[in-house]
Amino acid sequence: MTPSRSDRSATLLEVANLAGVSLATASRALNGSNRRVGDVLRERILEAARVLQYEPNAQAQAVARGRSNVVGLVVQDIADPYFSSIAAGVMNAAERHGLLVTLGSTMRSAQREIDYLAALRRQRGRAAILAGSRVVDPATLADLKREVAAFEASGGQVIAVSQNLIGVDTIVLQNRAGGRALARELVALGYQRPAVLAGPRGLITARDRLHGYQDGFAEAGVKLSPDRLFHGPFTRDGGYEAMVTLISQKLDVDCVLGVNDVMTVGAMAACRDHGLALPDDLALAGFDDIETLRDLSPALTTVRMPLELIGETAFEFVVTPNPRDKPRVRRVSGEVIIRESTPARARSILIPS
Amino acid sequence: MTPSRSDRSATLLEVANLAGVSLATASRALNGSNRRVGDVLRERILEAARVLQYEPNAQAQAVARGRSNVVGLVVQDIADPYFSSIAAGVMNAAERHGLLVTLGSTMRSAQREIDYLAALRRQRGRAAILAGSRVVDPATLADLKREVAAFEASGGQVIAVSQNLIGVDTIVLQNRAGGRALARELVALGYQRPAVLAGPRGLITARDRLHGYQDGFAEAGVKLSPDRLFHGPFTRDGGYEAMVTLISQKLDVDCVLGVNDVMTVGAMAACRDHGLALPDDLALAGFDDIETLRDLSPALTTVRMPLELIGETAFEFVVTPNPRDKPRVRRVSGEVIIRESTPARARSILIPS
DNA sequence: CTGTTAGCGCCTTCAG
DNA sequence: CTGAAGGCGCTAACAG
Repeated sequence: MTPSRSDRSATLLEVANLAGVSLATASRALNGSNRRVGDVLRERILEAARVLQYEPNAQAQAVARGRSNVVGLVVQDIADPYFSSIAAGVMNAAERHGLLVTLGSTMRSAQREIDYLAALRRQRGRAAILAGSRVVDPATLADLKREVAAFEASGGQVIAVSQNLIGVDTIVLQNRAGGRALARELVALGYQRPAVLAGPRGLITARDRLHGYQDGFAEAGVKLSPDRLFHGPFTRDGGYEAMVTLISQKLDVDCVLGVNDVMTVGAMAACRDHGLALPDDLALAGFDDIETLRDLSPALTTVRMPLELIGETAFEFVVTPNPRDKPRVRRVSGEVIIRESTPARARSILIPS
Repeated sequence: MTPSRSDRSATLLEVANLAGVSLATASRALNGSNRRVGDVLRERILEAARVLQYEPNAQAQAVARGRSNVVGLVVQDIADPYFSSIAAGVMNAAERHGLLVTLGSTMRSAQREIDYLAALRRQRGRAAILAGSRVVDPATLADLKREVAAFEASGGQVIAVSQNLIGVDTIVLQNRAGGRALARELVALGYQRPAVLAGPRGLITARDRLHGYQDGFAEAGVKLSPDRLFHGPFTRDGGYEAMVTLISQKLDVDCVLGVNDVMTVGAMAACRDHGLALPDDLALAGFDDIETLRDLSPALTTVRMPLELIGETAFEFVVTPNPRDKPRVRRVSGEVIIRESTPARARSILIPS
């Protein structure tokens, strides 16, 4: 290789000089504008750019143009398949539109979400996609709203995935409706004594799904008393621990619903470790339909959320101008998938006294 | 909220004016330099910045300073838990060092990897981490090398995860050694008639693991003939299909080794669909020890690769200057984990004829 | 310690 | 269709 001038790439001016044209002409030829350039010159310029391996400096372009081409995606934990699936959808759409995505993984810290949004504001990012559930704590919600406002004031767009709480374009996941549908299906299959691994108290997604379960069971006339709710982290280990607690209480339970698949998998492990045969001794259901978990045995009954599609849809908001000035809302609902983990039970006929 | 001047954020000059100081002083006070600013003025400046919700324009800083703070991470598929775990490690380290990470998901297209590297060069990214296996095709490898050279010439650093093929700092995964160790363990457990779900022919990671299996079995005196290798995509469905083919050939097989966990999970599903009882009828082993798959039943024997650590280590190369001018290499090895999917077998005593 | 003044690389009127 | 010139927001000598 020819020893190129170290540590810096060719500049537009160098290209222009090599091609024997002015800076402006080179700019027009290389980095589109609505102006045209004569064929002869353009060829010369393109050739010069090729020779010098010229790539426009996107940062400088952004400074001159006043806006950048980066979109930020903020998730809670990129290693969690829920978020990595959403991320995959976002990446697909971004690729199609030629935009760059910068990733933030907050590890479930609301403060980090805010910090990351500020970092994105420094980058003058054109949009930020906030995936992952809001937290109920009003103080942090207010902080978030403040940073969101600043980000928007700086010319950026904010898109939320989950709940419509901060007044921005939102993909609303119909968690409660999905939970309700699942509960009703389980009752239809003959289950009468449910318990729930309810996740963290402060997490709205978890709360909504729980409320959905409660709705569904109530409507079907099945009791789900508060002592049958087991709170804990929204993770595999959280599910394991919650299940251990549940088992230790020796409640009369015929099915356990996790508020997500990952927790439910932890619960399955706990059941096995305690000698419970699945699904004979106990039925289990999750929420999300995580792809990596579809080959579990017994296969998990769950509520399928179209995660990749959700990511793509969120991104579409970035590239679709909002005609009205009101935030847009798109609702996405889940679909109950009955699998082996919740076989039909002989229904105990309860005779009213 | 006060209606801020629409669509743009405060500028350093505005902060300086509000504080009644010069541009340079404001710059020094807000965006560290080695120079100091008097306490009185600094307080005034900080206050002005707070009032205006000032965030420095990182793009402009990058242009002025000549280098940016973004690091690119290129993976094959962010939805694949293998890559999302590596990404999690990268994100952790990046967070600690205050750098931004932009993500590229190539969907296993070598061309997209090159395109993404070019995009990163436009951003004047300080480094690019190329996770995921190289492909054996020499033409695309040459293209990649060319873009890597251009990226480095532009002042960026390239780090590869997997194989040391393009002459850059590399985290080398000891896939072959891991495969060899797994094969030997299986023989020690009594397995004598292996088959392999070998993944794509062109993928070096898959090939190395396969070679490791072959080494290990050969050393232990167990034959693994070519008709016992089943190629196909590196995915869950690829594993399923390969397993179906294997079953249809009615070979005499006592254990099947996938070249990664995800494929092996597909194989487990295929076994169940064909009425094979696991692990009694057949033993199965994978590679990677994907966290989300640790609760499968039967639990999968595999080679644990420390994926998050790998991501963090790759990132450490970004922030650790290289003293010598030779590319650095750090080897990471896997650890065989024996679980239920490969129980010890009564060893058939073969009497040499 | 503070202010003045060139740039950084590029875009975009404004003249020709 | 082409070129000259000013400006984007910020940093970094260079003077006081």
